[in-house]
Amino acid sequence: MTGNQTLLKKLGYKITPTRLAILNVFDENNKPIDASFIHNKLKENINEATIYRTLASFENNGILRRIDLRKDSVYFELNNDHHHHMVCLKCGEIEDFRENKDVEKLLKRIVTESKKFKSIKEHSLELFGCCKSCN
Amino acid sequence: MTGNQTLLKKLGYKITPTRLAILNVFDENNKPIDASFIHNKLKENINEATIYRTLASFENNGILRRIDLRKDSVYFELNNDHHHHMVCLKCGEIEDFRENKDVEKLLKRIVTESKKFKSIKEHSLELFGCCKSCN
DNA sequence: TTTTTTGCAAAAGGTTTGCAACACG
DNA sequence: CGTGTTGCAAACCTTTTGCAAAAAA
Repeated sequence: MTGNQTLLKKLGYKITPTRLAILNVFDENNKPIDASFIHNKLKENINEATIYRTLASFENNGILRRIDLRKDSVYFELNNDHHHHMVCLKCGEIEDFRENKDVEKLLKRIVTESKKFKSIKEHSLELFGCCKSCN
Repeated sequence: MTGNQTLLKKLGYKITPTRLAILNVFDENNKPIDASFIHNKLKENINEATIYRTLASFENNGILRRIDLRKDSVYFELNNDHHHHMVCLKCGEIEDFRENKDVEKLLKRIVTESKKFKSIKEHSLELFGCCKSCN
């Protein structure tokens, strides 16, 4: 039983070729991925509606995390290595970075001091700018 | 000449009722706003295509900043008071917060240490969680 | 008068949904 | 075999675009 099969089983999913194929796309491409990227990789085999349904479900179960890249479609990454992204507004180049403890502390303090909120489940932190190859 | 008129003129815009009306919606509603919100407020008077065109243009000129709230439409706020948001994943409640100097420092360091990027123009930092009114 | 700006209508693009057929366990 | 999953096709919704009419400077 592969890691992904175990993962699916643990979460109560039935193990299907479709789900394994989608997880494979994430395993093999270490970057934010949207539905059409997956569809291109798996073309004849998987229906787009199924991809959208699977992505939404995986997000709800914490397998995937949503990444806001200010593009027209929604991107996801595996949720097993917490990091964020710099995005070039001109060419779309992406570089990962990890936040430090100061940010963690800030987030905790924000919740503690908040009048309206009691808990934070996740957060976005993406930087938009210009890469060294663009002007 | 009102403040918004001065603002438009300074940026080379022609001063039109449409643009002033849209800026007014932002002035009068201190929160992230999307195209349909503006359309509802100004219904008979302004065409939706014009709203989208105006929002995009104002974003490019730095009048508005884009806010990623993980909803189906794009939200904007006036770009004159830098802050971020907590969003309740259940009811959509929003609370503002301001980041501290540690975050600023982190962002500067990220760019300095980056192999691929030379500058950052803006960033997202939104927290998603649960407000005190929801379970 | 010249150049923007706007409205209209149509199209595009991403995403969702209902339903019937299928397949995992 | 029963329930969860998938494919298909259509619908939905937000956003974009081309073009002609209107308006700002």
